[in-house]
Amino acid sequence: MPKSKYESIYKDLKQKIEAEEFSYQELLPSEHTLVQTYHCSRNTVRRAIANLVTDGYVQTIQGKGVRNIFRPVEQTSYTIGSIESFKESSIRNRQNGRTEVLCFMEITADDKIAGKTGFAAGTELYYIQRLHYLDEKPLIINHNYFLKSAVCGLTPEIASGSIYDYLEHTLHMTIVNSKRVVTVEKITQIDEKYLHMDVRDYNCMAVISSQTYNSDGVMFEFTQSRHRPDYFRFQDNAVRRPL
Amino acid sequence: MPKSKYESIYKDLKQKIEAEEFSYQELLPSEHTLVQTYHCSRNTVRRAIANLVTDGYVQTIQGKGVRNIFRPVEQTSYTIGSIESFKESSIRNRQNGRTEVLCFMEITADDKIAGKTGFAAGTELYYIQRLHYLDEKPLIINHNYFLKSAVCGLTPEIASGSIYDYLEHTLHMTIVNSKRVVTVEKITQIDEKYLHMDVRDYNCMAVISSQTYNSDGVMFEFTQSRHRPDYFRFQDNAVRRPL
DNA sequence: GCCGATTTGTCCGTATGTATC
DNA sequence: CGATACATACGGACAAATCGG
Repeated sequence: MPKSKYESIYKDLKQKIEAEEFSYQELLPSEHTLVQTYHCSRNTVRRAIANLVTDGYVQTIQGKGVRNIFRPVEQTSYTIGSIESFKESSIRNRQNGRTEVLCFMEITADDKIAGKTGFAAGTELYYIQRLHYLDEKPLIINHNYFLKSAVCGLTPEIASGSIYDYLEHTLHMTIVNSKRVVTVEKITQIDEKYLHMDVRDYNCMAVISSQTYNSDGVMFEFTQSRHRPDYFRFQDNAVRRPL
Repeated sequence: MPKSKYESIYKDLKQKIEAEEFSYQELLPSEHTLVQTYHCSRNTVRRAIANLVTDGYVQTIQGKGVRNIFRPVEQTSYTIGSIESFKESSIRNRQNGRTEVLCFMEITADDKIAGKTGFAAGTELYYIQRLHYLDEKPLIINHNYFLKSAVCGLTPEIASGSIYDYLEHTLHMTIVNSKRVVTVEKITQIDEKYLHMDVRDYNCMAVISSQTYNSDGVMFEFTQSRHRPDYFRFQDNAVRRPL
């Protein structure tokens, strides 16, 4: 399955940068050179570079070149970056993940749930509570709300593995984007119980609330992800746009 | 000062979406139509649309069109999004901002500071502690480290206003991107004192650590921003890329 | 199921502007 | 000043997905 040309150039450059073939602050080969290297048009290499810019890997400087600003991160705690399933991030964080389903039910959104999740009242949903372990330590509690009409056939068995795997590979759904909000909230009794936490130690949780859309443009998921604060790390690269 | 053509199209569409001229889930005019509306090439409108996609305002669907997925947010707490100064975000959040400089000094980075900030050891820096008030309530403590060679002429007077204003309009520096990490950390005595917090209430802080680069590709700032958890909200839109 | 019209996605070549050195 | 490098913009070609007849 050959992806698009700019994607493969993007990946190739990304991999070279991660392998530190360019030192920090070094200039990459010029666009003109890359055009010859990859046998493509200038637009195509520019597109690949644009993706590296949004990743925070490089910076383009007009008149000078493209500068490498990538720095390898020390993975002390569980790092969250782009959209990925718990399974994917555990692998990326080089740790053993395991998931326990605490609750699996079908519900209809009432006004309260509608206000919280963004689904319309009356919508049929799956509500799932899951506990995620990393190296046998319970770190995250997820409260998932899935649109039943978009995610039909979900079972507790699937939920104990990777739901995204099922969505992408069995239902052939394409996940496109996710609007996320990070907040800090008081710890609940459920958090305390399942994550073995002591309020005298931490009395807060890091919470990621997200609304996720598929390629049909429908929001099919709302999730509240509650993380142990001592293992939480959320990464981001912001690009300044002109006023 | 007319910016580029795609920028003005982007802004125009963005403003129309925010003004809810398109309802949620409605399709925008086709690229072909927009080309005629704005008298430009297809690439140019596509570029404007691409920016709206990264903002999470719209979703493009091949064969169908561009769907509006923007939803106005309820501004209950202080929301952080793209790169902006405290002054800018206070205005956006429609509140009165005020800044108090707690500490202003020139230092040389030792190994400990170098490890924390990412500046090389031996680098000359400004270290500034600032307290940010919103509507006369102290909400944020900032620990700024600025590269002295890039940010010369900084004074406590400037720091009590907007440092970014000074950098952009007086030094004519262009801020490009910012690598940020959100974590949750234990409250310190400084936090407790200046933010009038009670550990029996919240014993944690929301912390944003950021490394910011200018258009020369040099990292000129490291900042640790400590927020009262009950007024903290960090927004993000993530776009899923093919594996 | 097929076909054609519409719409977005990818890619190319070229021209011109602007910043750096 | 000229050479190099990135930024913007245009126009065209073809592919891929969607939808209606």
